[in-house]
Amino acid sequence: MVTMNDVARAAGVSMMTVSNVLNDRPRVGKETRARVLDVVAHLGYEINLTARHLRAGRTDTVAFVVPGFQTYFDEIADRLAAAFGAQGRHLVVESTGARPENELAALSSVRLSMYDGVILSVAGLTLTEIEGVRTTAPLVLLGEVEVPERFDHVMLANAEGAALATARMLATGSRRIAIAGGDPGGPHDGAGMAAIRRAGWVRAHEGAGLTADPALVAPGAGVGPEVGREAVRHLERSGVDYDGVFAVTDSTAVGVLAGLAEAGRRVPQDVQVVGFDNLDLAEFTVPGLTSVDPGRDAVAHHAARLLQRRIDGATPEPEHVVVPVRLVERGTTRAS
Amino acid sequence: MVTMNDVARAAGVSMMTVSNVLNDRPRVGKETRARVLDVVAHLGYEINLTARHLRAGRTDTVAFVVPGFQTYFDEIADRLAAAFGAQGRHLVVESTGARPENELAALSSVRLSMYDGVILSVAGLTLTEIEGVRTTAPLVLLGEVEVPERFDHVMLANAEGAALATARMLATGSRRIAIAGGDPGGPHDGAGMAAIRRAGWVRAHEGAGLTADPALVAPGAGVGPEVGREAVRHLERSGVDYDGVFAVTDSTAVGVLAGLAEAGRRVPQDVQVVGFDNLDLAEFTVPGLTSVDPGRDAVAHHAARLLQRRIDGATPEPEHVVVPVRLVERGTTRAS
DNA sequence: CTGAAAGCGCTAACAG
DNA sequence: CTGTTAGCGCTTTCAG
Repeated sequence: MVTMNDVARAAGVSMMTVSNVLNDRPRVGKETRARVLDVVAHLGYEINLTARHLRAGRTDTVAFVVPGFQTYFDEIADRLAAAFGAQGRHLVVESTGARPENELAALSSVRLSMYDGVILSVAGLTLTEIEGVRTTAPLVLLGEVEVPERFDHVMLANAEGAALATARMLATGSRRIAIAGGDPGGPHDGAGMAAIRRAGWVRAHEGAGLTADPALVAPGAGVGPEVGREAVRHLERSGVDYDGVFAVTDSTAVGVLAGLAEAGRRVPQDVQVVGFDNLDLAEFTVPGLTSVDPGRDAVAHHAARLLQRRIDGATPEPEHVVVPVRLVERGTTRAS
Repeated sequence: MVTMNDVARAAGVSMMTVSNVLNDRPRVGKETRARVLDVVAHLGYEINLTARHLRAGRTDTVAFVVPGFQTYFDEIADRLAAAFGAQGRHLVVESTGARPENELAALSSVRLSMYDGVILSVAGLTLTEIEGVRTTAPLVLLGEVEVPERFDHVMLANAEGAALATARMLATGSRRIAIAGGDPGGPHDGAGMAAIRRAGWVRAHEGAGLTADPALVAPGAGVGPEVGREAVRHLERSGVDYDGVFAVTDSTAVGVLAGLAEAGRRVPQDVQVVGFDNLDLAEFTVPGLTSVDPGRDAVAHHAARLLQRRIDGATPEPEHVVVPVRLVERGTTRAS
């Protein structure tokens, strides 16, 4: 490995001069600079970032830790990358594989010191587990679960969104609205998030003077398409009457649509469907998926802003941002 | 910030002992160990990875650099994370935003020194641009473009897959098979990959004694769903006759299905459709998407293996792996 | 079983 | 405009 020292020696200058050249600092003579660059190219020198990081005390890199690399997070990640890129910082994405122990590891430990800051998307941790975390590193939590007061936190208006979705279907004639995805079968399969969204589903019924029927909560842990399809299959098998489905995520909704097609139910004539996330994909399902838009731009914006102020060294009051949602209407709901 | 020195002082031992305790090295007394751990907990000490990295000369972290965080790459990333995790290494994912200059930056420069190795998914770079790269860091290239001999490279059997897809539709009666996605309108929008797949489309026609009609190459750069939908809209507007569509990626295919629904074409009765990638999503479109499966497990396996041997310090002959593909038949093609 | 010294590669601060 | 000094926080020698 060729070091800065090697370059300095070969160019007949001091290391400092090499450093100054490489960092585009002004006070270096033209010829010296040229000679140094020449030697750099010749020797194939590449700066050792690790050393620079140690010296500088920062890495100019922030991490976005997600439960998995799948959809929804990718659309947040792109926005975060843009936000941090604009500040001259790099974004890296790490996955916990949805394993709570990895989420904890991302929090409590060591790896924080590799980054100037971390945005952790909490999926599997409980409040108590997070309580135990003692870290002073810049950290912002993302996600639809309760977190301790002392952390910065960005979450969605989950219950409101779910209520919005449900109310929309009630308004256009559905009376038996099932809910698919995130059943608390497994502890870390979006169960926390789904519970809040289920509360919104209940609330919307109440708001309309109706009662949500527990028989319409389809079983199945997780929030992927397979859960949505299984939910519909379950409804069909059980013979229960239903004329609407609220899917706790768009990903689930895609499976719901597949299941309904399989069962020969027409959407939206026989069954209306609403998802949550408004993924790019929602525009391309057949029919287009009506979905709750979580304001990803706002989520990314707030996460980046909150992390930034911690990195800047401030120790402000923790902020808990709830990003408002809105309903985007497409073809899986009937005209109102 | 509390350092190892602080811990040592507070525990009345040397730094070395603290280090030994923290690294679970054997030759430390039971009581000493307990005392040290106690102080560590008390002071909230966390090891500084940057310093360890500098000292150790490695970071136990590898990077997967992708054009964007979207689908397909996420499904590779999950597999890579598993493969490297099993070796006690971390995987981080970085996005270039599909900008060639960022791909180059990922290659040539600095950032390589942050990682023990890099897997770069090449999307926008030309052969000449890659030729210019001089790096000795462990590096594996992924992607459907030509790369210099001297790099390890994993790619798919693109032309074969495209031919397979096309031949399948020809075998079940399609005679006018359009191709959607990756038109060389923009230089860095999957154009290289699409060109190879288009060659497979041509070859399949020849194999059947037919000629691919250039009028059936739908315009539109990129490989996302919007391109697929626009492709169908273009075909419809142009009034050209078609009874099959090969979409260069599944993502494109999703848009094609949306476009066909919009145009009132029945799939697969009026128009057959085949995609490429066999995304998890392919099972959940309506109807289910017939798709070329690129053997993602194999891709991830080879990429990890090739990188591993470079990290291990070997300088073996560069390997160029072509991963075989197979066709997964679902509802967008007719029974054969 | 524990400690002291040396240095990984770089840069901030200060001289010259 | 260029060089010297010192040290970021840790771990690998090698002594005790």
